Amino acid sequence: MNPTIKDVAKHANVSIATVSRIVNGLPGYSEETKKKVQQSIEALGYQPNAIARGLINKRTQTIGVLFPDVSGMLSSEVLEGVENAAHDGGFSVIVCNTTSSGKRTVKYLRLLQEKRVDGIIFASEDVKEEYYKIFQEMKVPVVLVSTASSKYDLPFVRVNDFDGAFQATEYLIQKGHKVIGMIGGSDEDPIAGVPRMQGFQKALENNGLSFTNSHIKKNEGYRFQNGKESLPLLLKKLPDMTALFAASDEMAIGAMSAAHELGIRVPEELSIIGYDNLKIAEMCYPALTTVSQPLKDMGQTSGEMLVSLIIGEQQEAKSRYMPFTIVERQSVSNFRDK
Amino acid sequence: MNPTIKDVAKHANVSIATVSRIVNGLPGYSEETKKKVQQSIEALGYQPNAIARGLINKRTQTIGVLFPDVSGMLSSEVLEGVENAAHDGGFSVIVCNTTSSGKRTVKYLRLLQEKRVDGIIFASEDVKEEYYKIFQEMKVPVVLVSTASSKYDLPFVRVNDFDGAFQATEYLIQKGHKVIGMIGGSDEDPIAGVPRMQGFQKALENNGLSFTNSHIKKNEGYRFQNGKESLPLLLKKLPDMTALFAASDEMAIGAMSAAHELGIRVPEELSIIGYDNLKIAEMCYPALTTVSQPLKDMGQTSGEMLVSLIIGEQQEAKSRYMPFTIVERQSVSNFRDK
DNA sequence: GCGTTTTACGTAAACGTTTACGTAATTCCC
DNA sequence: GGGAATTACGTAAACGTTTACGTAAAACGC
Repeated sequence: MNPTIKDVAKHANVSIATVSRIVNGLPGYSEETKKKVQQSIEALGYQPNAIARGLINKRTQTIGVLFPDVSGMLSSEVLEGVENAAHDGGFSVIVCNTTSSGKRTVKYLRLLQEKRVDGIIFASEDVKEEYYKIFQEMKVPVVLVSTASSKYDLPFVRVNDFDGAFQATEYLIQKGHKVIGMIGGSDEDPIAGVPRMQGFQKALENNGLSFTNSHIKKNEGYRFQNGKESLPLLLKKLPDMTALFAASDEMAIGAMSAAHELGIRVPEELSIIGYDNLKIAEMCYPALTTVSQPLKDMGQTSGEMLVSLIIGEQQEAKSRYMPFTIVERQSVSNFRDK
Repeated sequence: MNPTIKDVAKHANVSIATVSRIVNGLPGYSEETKKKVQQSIEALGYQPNAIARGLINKRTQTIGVLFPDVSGMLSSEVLEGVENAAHDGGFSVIVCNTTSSGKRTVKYLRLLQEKRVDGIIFASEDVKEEYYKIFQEMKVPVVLVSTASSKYDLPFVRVNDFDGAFQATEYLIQKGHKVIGMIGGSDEDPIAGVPRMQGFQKALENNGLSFTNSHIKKNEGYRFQNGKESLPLLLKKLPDMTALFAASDEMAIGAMSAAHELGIRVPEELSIIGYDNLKIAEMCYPALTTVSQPLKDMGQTSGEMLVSLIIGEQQEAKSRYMPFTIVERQSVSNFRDK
């Protein structure tokens, strides 16, 4: 259907080897034949077949990216970075939406294996043994983004969640707050759950502030609804709370929404700091002060890391902790005794 | 490296043809050899090579999706739907972030052509002649989502923007509003720009309300900042405006933010209706009343349409207008004379 | 001007499948 | 029980490339 290298060769009266060499910029032909062949390519509209290339080169110039939730705002930004880096490195990216399901994840990994992708980016989830085994079978580089693995030695790109939570809490303390609550994740979540709660606790303790179980409302998810439902519950246990650290922006905004409904003014009566710095953080009112994860950058960096592992620039990738910053907007105020 | 069909054949003492038949569920072997071969497959951990398959079948089981902005909230939701449909149909999806650049778009199309994708989904942008030529060269089905083309005959999946805008405006009118402004897109945008402004105008005229150029503030983009900057300008020209239709949720929320800063209460003093029903629409405060586009559904539908075109279930796809609804939240109130 | 190196190609194998075709053995029909 | 139809395979070509190897001609060195 499409013209092949053979058609070009015939049209230009040379061998397919010569055409191949010219197409790939290898040496071994005169300037004259090069022109002739290029004209034939132009005339026939020849496009090399990446499939055939892949078969012989054992390189598909394609990577796979697995997200628990492609349409999540966190994933989308990371994806943009990954795609950008991949494209710059000459790779295409296949997206996989695992919906946090182990079965689906395995199915996708098998698919990526059959498709012979050259590498994998695994985002925002814990690496189960099952997954790791497939990684090993596949013998392609893998880099984790926005997650890490304690059990397995896989390079990651992420921010230090403990530090982020610690700093966020310190920030509230510096603003004069004494009674600070947290809307957190789950004890079962080693990525965004535990470390953020530990960072929070540590900051309180370091500053001689009280910390009890009542200071944290845990949640299974990190969504708007989780935050919205958590605020009233947290306020019940911690009525004189003046500041709140939420383990995600969505939860922070959910809490903000609940506060509005309860007639609690933000930040005058309740200061709120989030975590992530999603696009919505600057769109809500009051604009959300939050711990900024450089999501697009993280995607970009993990993408670059992966391609450099694939093309063999480096043998072992060095994991990277990305810098976070606290971006100050309007949801946190100084605490003043009334 | 990985075991091939040959290894399996040798291990099971049969020919590669037999292995192939068994793997693909074709007839032509005894129950006995089937078991034997399956054991060999298991023992060696054989995975068929999709690249080699693609070469001979001329099918890669892969589609390409082009977005102007992958990380946009609109794109992400559409992408989720597309990915879901594709996966159900046995296809993988390669994402491409065109950043609305013609050059990049062409580069991506060429890449998808070389990679021999089986079909293309083209989202949210106008189809330029250049693109259409490549579509034709590629000889693969294309479906448009969240866009359409007047010049070229390509199947699309979208909502009727004129109607959506018309209904949104009617809704405000039913609420008793007489002076209604709009924050719109650009006259150069035939997709989301012109029809939404026309729908707005038509609704006003149908109801005997005044419409002038001052009723619409046009914008190059549809982002938060566009909305935020537009509100003051619009208010200057239309000081007694009591309701506002924004051509996107982001702009609506931008306007809401500006209103907060100007001390204008929403919805008591200014009602706002958006367009899209992004996830943020229910997260802002007050929650945004908006025209809901079934984004995920649109993605899903376009994905299904594309696979059915690829596998030849249908020859010609019928374009589909998806139903929109107005989801009522808290940003619109009844107008009461003061 | 003769041997040696270099240049400019062409030939053919290889990548891992699918599948048309061939063939021997089995089953079937009467 | 003998010919026809069926079953259960195997052989080899094909898909569109890349690339190792071979070779004739040209260029070079002295």
